[in-house]
Amino acid sequence: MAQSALSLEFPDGTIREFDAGTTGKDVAGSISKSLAKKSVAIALNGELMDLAEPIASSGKIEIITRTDDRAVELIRHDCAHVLAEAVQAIWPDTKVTIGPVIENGFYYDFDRAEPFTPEDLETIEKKMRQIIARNDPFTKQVWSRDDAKAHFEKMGESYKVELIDAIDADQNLNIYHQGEWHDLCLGPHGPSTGNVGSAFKLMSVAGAYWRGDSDNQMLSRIYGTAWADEKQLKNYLFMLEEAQKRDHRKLGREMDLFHFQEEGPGVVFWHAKGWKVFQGLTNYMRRRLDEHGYDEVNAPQILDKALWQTSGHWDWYRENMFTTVTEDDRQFAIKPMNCPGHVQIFKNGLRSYRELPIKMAEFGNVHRYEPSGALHGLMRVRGFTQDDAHVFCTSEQLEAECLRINDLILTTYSDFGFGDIVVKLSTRPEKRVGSEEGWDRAESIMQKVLDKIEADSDGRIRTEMNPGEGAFYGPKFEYVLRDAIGRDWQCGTTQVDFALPERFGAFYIDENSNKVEPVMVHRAICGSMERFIGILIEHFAGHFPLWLAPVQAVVATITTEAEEYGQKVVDTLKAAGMRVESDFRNEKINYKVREHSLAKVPVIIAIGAREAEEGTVSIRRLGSKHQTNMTLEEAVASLTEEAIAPDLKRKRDAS
RNA sequence: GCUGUUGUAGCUCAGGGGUAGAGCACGUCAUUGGUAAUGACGAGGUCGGUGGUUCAAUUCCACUCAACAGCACCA
Repeated sequence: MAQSALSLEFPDGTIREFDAGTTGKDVAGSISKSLAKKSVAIALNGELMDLAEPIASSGKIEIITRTDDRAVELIRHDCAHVLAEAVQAIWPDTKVTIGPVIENGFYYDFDRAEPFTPEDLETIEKKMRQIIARNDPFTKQVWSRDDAKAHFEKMGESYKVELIDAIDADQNLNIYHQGEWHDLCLGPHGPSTGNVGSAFKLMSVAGAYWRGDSDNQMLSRIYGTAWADEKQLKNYLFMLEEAQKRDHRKLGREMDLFHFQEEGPGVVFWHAKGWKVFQGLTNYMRRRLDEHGYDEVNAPQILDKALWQTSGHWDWYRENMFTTVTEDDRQFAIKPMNCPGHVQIFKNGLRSYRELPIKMAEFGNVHRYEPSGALHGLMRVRGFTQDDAHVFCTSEQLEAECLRINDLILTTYSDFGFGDIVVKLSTRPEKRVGSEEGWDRAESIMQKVLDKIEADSDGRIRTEMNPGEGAFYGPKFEYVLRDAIGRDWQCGTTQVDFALPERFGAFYIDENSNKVEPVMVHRAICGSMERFIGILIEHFAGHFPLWLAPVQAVVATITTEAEEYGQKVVDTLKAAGMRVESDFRNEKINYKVREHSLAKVPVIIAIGAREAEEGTVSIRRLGSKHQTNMTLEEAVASLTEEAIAPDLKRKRDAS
């Protein structure tokens, strides 16, 4: 151990010397008494450390107070320990496992014969508040691995023993104490249980597998949220309420877009209005595909088992496939993916290198037998439509094609108002087909493309690696977008496939008359049209932009006298290409406005005697309490302009 | 698939061993009313499904299906 003095650099640039063995608390105290009181931890070279820990090396130091963004991590971690103590105080035979910090809070997994009930949460919270009020300091002891193991064995904490077993033999372990209670823990922690404060709440109980493995025992997990102050907690709870309000399943019902029912778990009944949105989205995508040189095809839903054996799906994906046996004992599978079908189209006839790249697109209706617990509204279904395409190209063309696809994906997302994108590269999984050389080649090209995507984005696109998460036939890019309330959704994907063309014996004739295997790139932009619409519903909270809205305007009469003119308004708007409905019912205008506002119709056009006489319309926009009056001609002009899809607008403005 | 919870009218929900109730929505009539609910009357379910216990079950029990939350899986 170095006995020399510590040299610590403060955020303002000043450097000061301290004796060896100085703790964070000492450093804070050397600045001011009040800082020593307010501090909860320090960060040494950016890494959080306990206040009471002797500072081991020189470096950049920051004193972390409760208001620091990083302090909330400690609060959550402290809170998880307080939760664990509370649970063991109430139910002493409960075993503890782990309790990490997560986004917005923390959880702790327990092994207990009886599951926790929502009422239990209240009891636990009460106990937690007592522990916090006790304000015991968190003190760290370093134990040898053997001592720790023996200790937890004696206590019967078998999960802790298992955790210790997984730690390197020569490593010492931290034991954090709070009063009588203690836990094996990496740390760091705040100064005392009082540091948790009062801005926390236990949220829910759920089952979770020990160590995240479905072969392991199911534990009882308690989720909690914790914040630096009450205001932050309140904001967070408010956000959750907001998210609930825009739940696409709720809006789908209220807006009459789609429904599900018991007989069809995971398959969508699209209602007329929902289908309009679906078609609006499909039409948009068709135009974009056309722009980018794709040809749309359509391959069969049901194909012989033999084909799926060749593709490898029968071996790797069978548990997810719907299969059927006919009277004559032939076994078929409903397609879970479109690629084998597209390879058949590629193979039909002899292909020349002159034709490449061939870009084959399909709005492919696929079915996958997803685990029942995975189903979630439109976000996870068993029958869905992929905006799928396969690019058959030479390996020389691969990089350029990936970049071209990237361009199409990013412009599509921005047309829907998604700007915050992460591109992840997933590499070879354990369960895979194809040679190691093939994987090496594919991954190195993908890595190069990924770097280029990031470099060309002016820092707008973030990139990440996802080791072992690739498809069984090749590495892939995953495009993750962030919606209006900050949730992430994986939508687009670009997957390089060196395996499938080989399996099906697909080839083209190169310039030397040789047979050459093409590279196949699978790609999707929306991923699933169903899911993408679900995301759009939540992103827009049901307030679709005019070009996507299933009903763009409702013409509502105030009195029956205005009906004739109202019909003229409807006809005029329809003739101009608008999706308009009329509401000439014998109801008050207030009633009509309320009803169509709840149905999230973007434009309500009220027609009374005055408008009929003047040839005007009174327009009320969704979300606004005001009306604007204008002539019918003006209304048609401004609404049709607004209703132009972004890609068409772009094309028009470019010419 | 796993753990837990739920399943009563189109929707939101109350009730409870002796064959069900509210509000909204729906229908009829009256009302012609300027921007988020006009009034009156009426119709509507057999309490997710199957089996069991019981004189009797929608209510208790078992199984099953579906949904919800989380986990695992994933577009």
